[in-house]
Amino acid sequence: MTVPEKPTIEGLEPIWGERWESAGTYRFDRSRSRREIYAVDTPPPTVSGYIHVGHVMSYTHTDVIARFQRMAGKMVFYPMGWDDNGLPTERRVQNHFGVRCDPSLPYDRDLDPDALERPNGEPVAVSRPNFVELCGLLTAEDERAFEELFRRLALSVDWSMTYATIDERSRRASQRAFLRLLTRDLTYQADAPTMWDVDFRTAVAQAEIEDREVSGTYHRVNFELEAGGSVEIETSRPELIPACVALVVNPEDERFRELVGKHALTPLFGARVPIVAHRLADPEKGTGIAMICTFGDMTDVIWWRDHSLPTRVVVQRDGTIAPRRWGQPGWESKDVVAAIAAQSELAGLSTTRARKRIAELLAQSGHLVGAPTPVRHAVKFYERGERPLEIISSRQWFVKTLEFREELVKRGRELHWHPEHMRARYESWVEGLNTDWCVSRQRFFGVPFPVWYALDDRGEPDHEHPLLAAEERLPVDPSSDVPEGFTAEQRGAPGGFVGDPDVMDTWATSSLTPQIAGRWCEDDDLWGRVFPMDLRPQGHDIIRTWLFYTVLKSHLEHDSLPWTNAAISGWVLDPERKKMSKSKGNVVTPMPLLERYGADAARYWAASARLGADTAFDESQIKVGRRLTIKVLNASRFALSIEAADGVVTETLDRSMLRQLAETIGEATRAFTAYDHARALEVTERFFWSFCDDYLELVKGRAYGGRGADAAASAVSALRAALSVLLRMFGPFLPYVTEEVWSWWREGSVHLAPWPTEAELAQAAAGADPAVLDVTAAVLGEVRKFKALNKQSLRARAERVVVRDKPDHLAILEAVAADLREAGNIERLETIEGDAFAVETTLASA
RNA sequence: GGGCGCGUAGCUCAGCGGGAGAGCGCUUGCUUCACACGCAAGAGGUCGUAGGUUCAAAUCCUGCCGCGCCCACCA
Repeated sequence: MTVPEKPTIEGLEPIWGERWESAGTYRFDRSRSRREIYAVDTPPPTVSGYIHVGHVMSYTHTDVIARFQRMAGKMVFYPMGWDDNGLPTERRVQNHFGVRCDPSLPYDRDLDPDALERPNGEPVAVSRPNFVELCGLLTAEDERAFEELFRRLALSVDWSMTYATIDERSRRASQRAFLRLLTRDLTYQADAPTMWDVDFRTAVAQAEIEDREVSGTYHRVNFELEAGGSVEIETSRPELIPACVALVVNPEDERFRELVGKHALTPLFGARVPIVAHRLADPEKGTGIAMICTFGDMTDVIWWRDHSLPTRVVVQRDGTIAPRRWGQPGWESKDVVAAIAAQSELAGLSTTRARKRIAELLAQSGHLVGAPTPVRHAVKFYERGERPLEIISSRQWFVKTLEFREELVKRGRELHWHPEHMRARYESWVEGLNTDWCVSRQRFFGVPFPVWYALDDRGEPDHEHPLLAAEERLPVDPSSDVPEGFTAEQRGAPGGFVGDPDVMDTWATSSLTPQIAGRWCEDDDLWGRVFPMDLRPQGHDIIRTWLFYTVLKSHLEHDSLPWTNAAISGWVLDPERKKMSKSKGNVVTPMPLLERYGADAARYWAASARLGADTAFDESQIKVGRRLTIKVLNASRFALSIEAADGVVTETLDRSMLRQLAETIGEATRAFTAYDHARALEVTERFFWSFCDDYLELVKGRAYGGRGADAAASAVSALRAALSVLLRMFGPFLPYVTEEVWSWWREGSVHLAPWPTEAELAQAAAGADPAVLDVTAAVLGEVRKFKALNKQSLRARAERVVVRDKPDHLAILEAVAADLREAGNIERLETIEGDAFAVETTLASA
């Protein structure tokens, strides 16, 4: 045993970080059976995003659970992944290298990003595979920053199993999953109205949409009826009047009943539109009669579909108003000249500018009723977008989702949620789904669809019969690879082929993290041992995306849940309880905190937060963690530095302490088993402080030999038994300091030691009374209080202490009198029977 | 509009049917031989609010107020 003179927590982290790595402490041993394995579906962090304290919290939660399971006897499968897909990376690469992606270009094997010619500073067009390579260069740096943090935090992951969502295996898994869904008709292609971001110029899915409150303007507009007379509608989007294809009223609405089936004329454009009835029309809103445009919102799409209305699109993919097409088929007007004139006024304008312009035109023509009124209303945005979403018809890939809603709700009920109430979010999301999952994106950095389309004689693609890549060829990039039976020269030529230009939604890949990490279809042996996994840890903000899509994919592909437990961490809010965000400038970065207080201290703070609970960031809690860490070090030094032979635990006080400890083990184990790590920490910590403040003080003198060798041996044995247990109980929370202390006197890693059980203390603690320690500590406390109130040192000698208490308590004091007198420096200890507990202390005169 | 969660000491949070708690902060002491990155003591709360159930309610039920979030609507 080698116990340092002045133990310190400084410098422990690099030492143990390296030893764990070289010893393979957290290596996954795949020879273990499924029942012995605990598999974690680790969240791959978005590496191009910023690192904040929230990462420390949620990843610590996962690690604490993993470490408990490992000590409890499970072989933990705990890989790390990096999510490098997505728009943020794409944007950074464009700016950093001065390039733009052109999927029609062939791959350039010799592209040197540093030697690109950029005449006039224009971005250089590169092929998709080249663009993806450049993304890889940048994300590699980001990954290093995260890995540095996670290693410092002592996440007990097996770093040899790390994956990235853009790496070859992930692309292969994504494409394989897609092809398998396609052959089972669970994914399909459709030319349909979809939510569309006009800045990113891509379709987006329902899950990526958020509402934002913005300013708008209501315009009351007059529509002339074909049969004479007119009706008024109210709209916040008058620029869509040229896209109006019908008016709609509620079938129950008496006011408009006789209008149904008649026709109206759109103002300025003179298009003849029917008045239809639909239950979704709300008599309470606006004037009770609304215009149906192609397309203003998702309700328009429903009306349009249910009434088989024509399509008249005026908003283009870049968000501007389309040029005039009046007079052409589908664009009939009572007054084509006027319609063309009006359209010319709007063509090319953004929707916001077109809105202002058409309001002027409506006012001039007398169709605007009253003045436009400003309102605040919620509008749908792409979560990363800056302008409201439009609904645009385009060809997209969809995964069937709507028809599985009930089954997916059932899956959600099979899953063990921690905390339980997070299931409600999942259910309300699933029940509110209104479209299938749009998985195609008109972007570049991502996993391409492994399909091509044959071109007919006129060079038109045949979307009905895509040419699929064979699974053995995956991953493929259809912009560079050639479908079977064709040659590279036939790309784009009539009778030849084209590749699908789109990439998949990043969630299409992320939803396969169990399959990627478990090497689905690539390593059947591993897959059989880890799937379905045991744990999905994640934040509540991505229940509707990551969690939902993973459940969906697993349900469709494997007819099972992907995991049995979901542990949902809360958010770390700023001290004002606001969400941390880069734009608010209130983001707390974790590395400086780790450097100041140590990783164990930061982990202590993180683990103190319960699952699902949002926590306001409070640096003082990390300081508490640092105190605890140092305390563990010093208390351990004390327990181990006493030169006394081990012996048998015989003393009442020692046995009482061990009995309390045994109960603490039970509580902590139950808490951990119920995924309540915060409680496990709390009970362990509570015991530990009382162990230090009361028990250590009480046995100090005896341990030093004040009452002979046997009494000392009892104390020393009890101290060491308790220390062994406490180090293991703190192990999941404070991996560095516990490992350090463990190394002073034990072989191997504390993190591979068995989780303590009540049974291992059974012999020493059998029949012991847990109350002994409390009764004794209460008396000691009273004596200390008396000294403190008299401004004396706690070591000050007490001439006489009289305890009044119930007979059973006095019997306890009798048994521990020697320890108590030593700890309190008490000359004479006397007892009197009485109902009310009281202690009378007489100090020695100075 | 529907749903979920939360409102307990100045702060961060436990407790969830029978004593109102912890840590931080504050005040006052103590150089005690593991630790001054320490130890001890003290002050501090009508447990959001109004009812109800109960012998007993911070804890269960109902209404209301406030905060946060999720979903839906958004003419």
